[in-house]
Amino acid sequence: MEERLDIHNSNIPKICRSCEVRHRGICGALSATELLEISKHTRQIKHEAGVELVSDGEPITSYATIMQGVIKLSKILEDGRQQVVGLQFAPDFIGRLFSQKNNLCAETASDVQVCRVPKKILENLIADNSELEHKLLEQTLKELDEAREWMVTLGRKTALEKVACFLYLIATHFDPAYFDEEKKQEKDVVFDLPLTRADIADFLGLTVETVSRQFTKLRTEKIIEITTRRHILIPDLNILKKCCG
Amino acid sequence: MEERLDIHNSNIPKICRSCEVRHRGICGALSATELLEISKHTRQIKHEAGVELVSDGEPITSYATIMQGVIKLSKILEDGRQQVVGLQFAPDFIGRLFSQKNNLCAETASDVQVCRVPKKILENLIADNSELEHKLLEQTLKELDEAREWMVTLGRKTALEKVACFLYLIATHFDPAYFDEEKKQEKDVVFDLPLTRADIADFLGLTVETVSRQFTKLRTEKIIEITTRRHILIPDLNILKKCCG
DNA sequence: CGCCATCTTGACACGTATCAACAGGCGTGG
DNA sequence: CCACGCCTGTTGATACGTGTCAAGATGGCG
Repeated sequence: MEERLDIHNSNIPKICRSCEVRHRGICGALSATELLEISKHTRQIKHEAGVELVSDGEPITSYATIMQGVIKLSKILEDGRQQVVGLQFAPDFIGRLFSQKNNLCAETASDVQVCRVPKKILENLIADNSELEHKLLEQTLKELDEAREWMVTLGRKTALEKVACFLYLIATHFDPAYFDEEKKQEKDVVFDLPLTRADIADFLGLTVETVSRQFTKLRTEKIIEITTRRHILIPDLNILKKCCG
Repeated sequence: MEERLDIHNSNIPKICRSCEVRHRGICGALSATELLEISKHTRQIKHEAGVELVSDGEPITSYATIMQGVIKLSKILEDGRQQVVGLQFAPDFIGRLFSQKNNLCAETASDVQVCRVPKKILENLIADNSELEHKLLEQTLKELDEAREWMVTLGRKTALEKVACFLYLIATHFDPAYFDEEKKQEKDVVFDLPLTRADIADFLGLTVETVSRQFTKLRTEKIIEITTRRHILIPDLNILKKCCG
């Protein structure tokens, strides 16, 4: 693989230069030339919370990278029961590769900014660039790990443990500070929940009422503080972690 | 990609010629030359049911392809709660790619035959052969789809629906006849369960007692017949499917 | 034949779902 | 500016499904 040429910023397309996740997402596998080529076809789009980006069963026309925000992936049974099967954060890749149609539904959970690329364009690029395919394999493996980890939570944990797991998940994924340094100690963790209670319930395989009760229980036990409904403060992440079972 | 040369069987390593899953598994991406090279390092091994092939937390030294049988992937919490997070059939690939250690436990559910290859050997081959990496990406995507499908079952289905889903899964994966033709009609489906009731319970996030009760319920409703404990007959797969929720 | 693991069945307990009422926040419109 | 309705979230009473504990039944195997 040749030199990435990132030092010469002039070689990087203007639209990509302002992208904060360019190196961490799949575009990190692209050379300046490839970036230039692909950037002719990409569109950066902002969506507000609650927008359905892809629908279950619909044909796939494009893929995307999350630049900012949280996207929830869910499946719905005919009778209306819903299960959230994944949460994706920047700089995750969105879309079922190499498939004609979606087998799940993707909805913005918060305000979101994505960078869309047409299906064929990306697939052609993958065929030519094995580093890109490798990066996509790595992300897919990571998602599989996460899905299996969550299966344990869904199948074997109590309602309280599920809610604690969820808060722990959000706390460690949402605050950028907790990515780099493993020293996630000392100071309070504060964040806004990107999901409604209903979404959380669908993620945990519970009802809203049960989720609400577990929030209350965690609050009365001083493990979390709830300022407004969505705003959460966690005094000690390790104590919360112990609740995860 | 050059001609595969499969017509000249003499070019295929002896050990691979008798392998029934060679074309369907990852080896289908290998040329005769590559097969010859890799076959110097592979070992075909038979294991009986109940053997732990890889342990959670242990270093990975090799990958494998399932030639025959069923392998269950599971995770265990400190307090002993267990969740089966996947079932793998021939010709699935076994092992967490590109990771130093396992994050789950793999155990033979039935008698199993696998073809092992040292970690480094396969990883070098992947680096040189993008078709191989593509095939592994496809399998990983398939596993991710299955994991997410199962999350719906774990999170949102009743005990009866879970057991019906499980039986449907086994029925459609175990009988080779139901792979090729989508016309899975007319005749009875018969098979031996590759898992104990305890394994099934761990797969479904239930207890053995509940699993047993749902089996009884399905039997009294004539949806399944249980000859011996493990031997199952399904008169009409579509009726069973309707029980899956 | 008898032991042992596996599976089934029953009685009861407990956790979560369900149904219902209510509180708080927020935008709309008078 | 306040009244109103709506949406989200909380809390309570009760119902129901699944877990737990215990006892038996079944089948494999020495």
